[in-house]
Amino acid sequence: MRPLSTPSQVPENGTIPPYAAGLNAPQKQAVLTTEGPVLMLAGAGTGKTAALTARLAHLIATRRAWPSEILCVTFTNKAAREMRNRVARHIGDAVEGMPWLGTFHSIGARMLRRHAELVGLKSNFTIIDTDDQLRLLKQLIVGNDLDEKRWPPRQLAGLIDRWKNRGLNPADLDAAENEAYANGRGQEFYKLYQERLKTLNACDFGDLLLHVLNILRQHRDVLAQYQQRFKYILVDEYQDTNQVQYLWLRLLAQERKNICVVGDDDQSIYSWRGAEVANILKFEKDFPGAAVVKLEQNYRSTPQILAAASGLIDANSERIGKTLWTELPAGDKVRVVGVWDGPEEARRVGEEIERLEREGAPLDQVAILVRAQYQTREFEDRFIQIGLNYRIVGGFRFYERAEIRDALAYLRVIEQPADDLAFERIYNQPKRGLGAKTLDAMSRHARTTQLPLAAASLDLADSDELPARARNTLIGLLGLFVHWREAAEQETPANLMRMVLAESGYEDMLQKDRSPESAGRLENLSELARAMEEYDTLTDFLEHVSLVMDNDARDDGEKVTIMTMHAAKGLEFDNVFLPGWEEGVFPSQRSLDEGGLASLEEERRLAYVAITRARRRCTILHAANRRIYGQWTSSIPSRFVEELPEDMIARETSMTGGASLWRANWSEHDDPFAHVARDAPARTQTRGPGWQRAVSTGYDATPKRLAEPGRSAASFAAKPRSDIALGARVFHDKFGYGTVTGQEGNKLEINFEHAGTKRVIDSFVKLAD
DNA sequence: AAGAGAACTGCAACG
DNA sequence: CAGTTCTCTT
Repeated sequence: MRPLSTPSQVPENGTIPPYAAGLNAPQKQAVLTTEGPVLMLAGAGTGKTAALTARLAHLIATRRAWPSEILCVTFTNKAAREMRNRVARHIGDAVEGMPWLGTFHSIGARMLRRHAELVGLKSNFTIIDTDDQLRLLKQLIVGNDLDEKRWPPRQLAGLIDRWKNRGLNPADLDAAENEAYANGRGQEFYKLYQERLKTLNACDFGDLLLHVLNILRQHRDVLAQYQQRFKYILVDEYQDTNQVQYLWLRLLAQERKNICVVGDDDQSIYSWRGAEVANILKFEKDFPGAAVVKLEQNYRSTPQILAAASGLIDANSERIGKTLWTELPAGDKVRVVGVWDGPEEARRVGEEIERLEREGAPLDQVAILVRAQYQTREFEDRFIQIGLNYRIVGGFRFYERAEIRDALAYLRVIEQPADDLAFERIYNQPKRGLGAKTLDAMSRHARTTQLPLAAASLDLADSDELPARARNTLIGLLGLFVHWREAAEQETPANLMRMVLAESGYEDMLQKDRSPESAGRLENLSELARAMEEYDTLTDFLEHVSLVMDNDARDDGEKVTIMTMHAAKGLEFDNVFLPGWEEGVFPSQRSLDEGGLASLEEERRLAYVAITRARRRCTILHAANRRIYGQWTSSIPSRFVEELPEDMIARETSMTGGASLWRANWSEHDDPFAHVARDAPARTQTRGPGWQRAVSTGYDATPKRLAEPGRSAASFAAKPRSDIALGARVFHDKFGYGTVTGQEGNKLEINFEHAGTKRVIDSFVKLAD
């Protein structure tokens, strides 16, 4: 590891450019070492964003590169947004010219739109989300006679995700990978999925990176073009990069080697998402001669908080090793509070927050960071009771709400009639009386004609194959789409959206719905329309929504923040509460059961991240009893509590707090042990996922599908339709025997013996002889 | 086709 | 416990 600088790179004269003012020595180093690879190890709260943005400003201000010649990647939109704002503060509007500052995915999408045809897509491809992905996989699984119980779509989605994260295409899978799904059909299904996406002119999030990697690998000219363009590359949170991102960056940086990565191995908490700490650990091998800058001065937390966090992370073995220090004055010790049970924990935190409030602490400087989403519940209940303003971050993102996704599906179909997934989502939403049967007929016809679902439906509705009611409904719906598509030419996207919501009956449906959520849904939809005002074209908006739109906007007043530790990374608060530090909760049971030391160490890094969010005060809590998934469990304090340096913490417990506490418990809640006694025996008998799964797969082995009467339309389609001429006698499954009296494209007019004259689709009949 | 009740199943979450 | 999916019914 080459320590720091070559002297020539430090400014010779005394003039300090404004963007470098206030930076410490290592930060300046990170800013001024522009040429060659740079590894910036930035501990929590050490001002890495300041250094990064100053570096960007420096590159631009000194004319080393135009804004458009710098590639700057982050993981989240939030980080990208912040970076953009802060660079703008340094260099003003020039930042507008930074098209390549963004998340891995948005930059991937940008590149892919330019070169889509190289991977068999059109540049207006759709980006599907997890929901669509699962539905698509389910179709493939069911359509290929696999039991979706035994081989859940989720599992396949997980595998495909992991493969893509590792840069593996279907052809790259080895036997073991292939074996991982449906007894050696992993590769087959991965391939089917990719083919299906291609015909839908769509890709998933993983493809945004994998496709681009494939393009860079296979087309030297394209690679060269980007290597040429990107004079400097900056990567934030490098410890979170996965294999694809790593390979992608390595290719792009190969030529000029002006790559600066920033990260902290101690804050690597996303290995389950495919992130590889190894990437940051091996940076110096990948880029020999890399300058290594360590940012170790912390500007955020008190010495006590810092020491507690450092002491804890010391227990980890695989570290590069940094020693954080601070010049901030001493503060309170980290408090560790033991309580009786979950409700008391929430009560305790609530009281503490009310006290802070009385002392004048702003509520938006208070956060409760939990290990898992389910823990938020207890606090929510309590805070509602005592009337404390709170907000829960995470969980559902705005565009993941059903009503938003429905609305977007309408727009997607308008924008791209071939978007089958979108059409399938809304053809009967609001309820129009089109059900599984109609869908079945539509998709069969789509398959035989190779048409998109919506087009096939139109074709189908032009015949008598469907019952009159379904047929008319379908014609009406498709007519609406034609009308909207015309309207889209003139109307703004926002107006179009309002039009669609009104005319589709979607709004009516919600207005008639008397359930408590429906008002909120309508609210969300008008919010959506409002958000669309900023966009000139539907295309722009849809891209934005799938890649950029996130939740964390709304700053409506002072509120306590409740969120997961993962979501808190990169944030800071004066007062932080960390509840649930018990074995099995944190570290989580799963990390203890599987994953061994590596996953325990990741939990410890998470603890480190959590503690270092606190600026002034940090309170850790653990309860002796907790209800998890409706079951009371007694628990022991987390091992992480024991690992905190004793002289940095102050312990409190309410457990021996005398009769008053017990009374409080009894008066407000049932005896927790009563549940244990009541629940335990029943559970041990009924529960047993493994056993149940074994049973269910046992008798499901005989597929019901084979017994189904109707043969698939595909078997008819194989026959050439040139065999049918006027006067031919044919048989139709529904209408029986008849004589062909007219032919127009794939439609036949047939005079049936019992059903009269009907228009039917030729693939639905066979010749009678 | 749609609504009601039964059965199942849970980590974290970026885009 | 709770949210979701599945199955059964009308």
